[in-house]
Amino acid sequence: MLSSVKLSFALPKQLKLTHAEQFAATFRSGKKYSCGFLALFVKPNDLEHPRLGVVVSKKAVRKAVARNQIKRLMRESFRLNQHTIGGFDIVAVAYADIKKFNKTDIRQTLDKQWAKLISSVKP
RNA sequence: GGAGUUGGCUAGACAGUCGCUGUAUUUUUUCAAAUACGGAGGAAAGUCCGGGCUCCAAAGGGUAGAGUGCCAGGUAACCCCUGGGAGGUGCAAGCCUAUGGAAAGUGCCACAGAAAAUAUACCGCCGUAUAGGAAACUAUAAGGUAAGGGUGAAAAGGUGCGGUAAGAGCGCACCGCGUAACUGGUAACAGUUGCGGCACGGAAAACCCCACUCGGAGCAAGACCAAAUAGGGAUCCACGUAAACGCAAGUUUACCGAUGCGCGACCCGCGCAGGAUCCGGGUAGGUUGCUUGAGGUGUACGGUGACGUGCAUCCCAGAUGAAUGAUUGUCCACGACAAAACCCGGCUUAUCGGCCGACUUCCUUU
Repeated sequence: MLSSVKLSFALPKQLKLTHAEQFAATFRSGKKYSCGFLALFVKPNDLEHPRLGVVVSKKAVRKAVARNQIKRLMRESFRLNQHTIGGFDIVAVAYADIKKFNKTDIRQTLDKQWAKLISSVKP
């Protein structure tokens, strides 16, 4: 079908959760996967692509600069792995411990999480 | 050159790849896509002041409350800035100061100390009287003192000389203080001369007095569009009756809610309150407010300066689950503090460094 089209790694708005209800729905009925400094809430959607929401609370990470940094890391990792995931709504929540890790650690952990996620939800 | 003071500027650079966001242009029925050009800070921070803007309120004045507090100027405005004064501090350049009034009134001044403001003077000092004693002196009494001691953050002007029984602004000189005149200055204030013998301790960051300023709330302000659900209003339909027209089917008009529907053959009774359209309010959501502005840059002129005026030129973030990132390579001084959320002017706080200017002082040289 679309195999001839070159895969795009863009991250348009359709691949993001943009409304409070979507977040609430994912939290309510999603499955939770925790690992160290972050938690993923995963819920199947009816679309052919995944959607991501990122939560880094002001309580967990006080400085705005650090907060933005973490969100960008998450989005970047999601962007590069979007084609392997499938139709799921995902909310990633960062904990306060995330401050103890550096950029490359976080990046590697995230990449591993996507792989784990795929293997666990696909029977 | 060393040490220091002070005012500015800057905040890794370049290239490739993959992304985000705004605007413009082109393509496309649309969704979108392509190209080009923009895309965090000096503090964007704290939210401590001042203003714009928006809505609400409002004749004016007063009270209450809050704020400011040497003088002059700057500014849209200010708890800001500039210049000046006064006090403190440093060898100096400089730096610091909630810097009006204590003679309008009320109150306060812990501890210590006799005493903290009306000096009733603790230890003392001094002569006198009486008693004792040969005397030195001792005790007592009524007095004179505030020099000395001690306490305290602070003790009722300070130092010196005279004076005295001992002392004391008691007298004198200088200093301080108060006061009057004159001079300089827009003024704060300063200086000079005369007078007063001292009368006026601190604290206004106790209340207070005086002068000046202040309406309230904020972009989650405000404006527009507006689904679903519930509810409000209007009209019509449905149901009933009457009249008119018509052979009839039916149509039109008027009236009623005492109605209609379900259970039921009907009454009573019980339960329920239909459908459509429109209107207004309004939630989720969306659009707007939203970036051309007390704007930036350059230059000329005025001003000691803050700043002002003229001319030329530029458009320089606008997101909204929230954009400026990731990665690779090269180089170096190896990169701090930290990210817009309506917009400006300040203040305060954080900050690895780098660059430039001015000044002070010490050393060396001449």
